[in-house]
Amino acid sequence: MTTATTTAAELAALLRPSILRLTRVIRNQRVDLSVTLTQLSALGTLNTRGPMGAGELAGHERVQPPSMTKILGALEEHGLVSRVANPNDKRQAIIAITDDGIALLAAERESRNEWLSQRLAALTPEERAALQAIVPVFDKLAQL
Amino acid sequence: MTTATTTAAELAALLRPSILRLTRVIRNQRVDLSVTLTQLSALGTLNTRGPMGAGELAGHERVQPPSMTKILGALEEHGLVSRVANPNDKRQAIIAITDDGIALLAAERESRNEWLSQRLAALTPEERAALQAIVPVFDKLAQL
DNA sequence: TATTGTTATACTCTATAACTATA
DNA sequence: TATAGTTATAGAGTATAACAATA
Repeated sequence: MTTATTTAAELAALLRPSILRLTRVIRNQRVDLSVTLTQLSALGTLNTRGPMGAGELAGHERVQPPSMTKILGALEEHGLVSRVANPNDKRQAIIAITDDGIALLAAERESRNEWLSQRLAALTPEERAALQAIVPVFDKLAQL
Repeated sequence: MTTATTTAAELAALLRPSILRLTRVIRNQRVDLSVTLTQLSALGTLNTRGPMGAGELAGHERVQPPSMTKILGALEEHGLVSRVANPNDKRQAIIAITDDGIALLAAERESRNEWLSQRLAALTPEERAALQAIVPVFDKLAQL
């Protein structure tokens, strides 16, 4: 048991580089070059949480609104999302994933996730369980 | 127990956006604007693993050699690392952390990690234990 | 006036390709 | 020729500041 001896500061110092390096490796696994990891993440959120405004989506993805403008522009260009004018508020358009977007997400699970899935499959059941358990903790940490 | 029902592909699809969002949040917590998160990570590796060549450090950090050139240029400019010519191989310089670099890392643990440390301190002991357990799993995953 | 989103701009991060110097 | 590293270039990722349109 080394748990008790690790302070929050020490854990932070360990965790940050570790996450940084893994993110680099994941980002480089680009099978389909048409959609970037950042765009894919936003698309996935639209799929999971349903249609919403650009600002709300930016909040979920933890990016600033101008960044989301750029992400959505790329997704719309590829026909993966559509904007429907909100009749109640003309400033806002409601953004929804399209059928093509849904199809792309499904294809991603088979092709683009392949690398990570293979790595995950090579882990022990305990390690996979640890990864699964970490997702809600990360989401809690990312809550500003 | 939902562990058994989650496939590797589903776990991958959950994990990637989660890591991505947390990285965004961490990256934005820049108290000391002189050194970036990327540079700090490389500096920490030099501190932990000792002096080494640029290529080897790039391998540890999972970046390509040209990226490391840039990172090291910034660190050297701030006097945080020094290069000593390798007498056995004039192509290579051995890079080591300086006293200033060590001091900066120490200061970081108190100031720049503060945000993350506070978040970590707000977690339950179980959640912190989960984070600590995840570091080696991430490192294993990042092994190409 | 406050809010939603965009445009303009700039900096960080990172890669690939081409190159230099040494082995 | 092979290796270690750098330079040149470019694209992805993201932010802040300023703006436009609407509420």
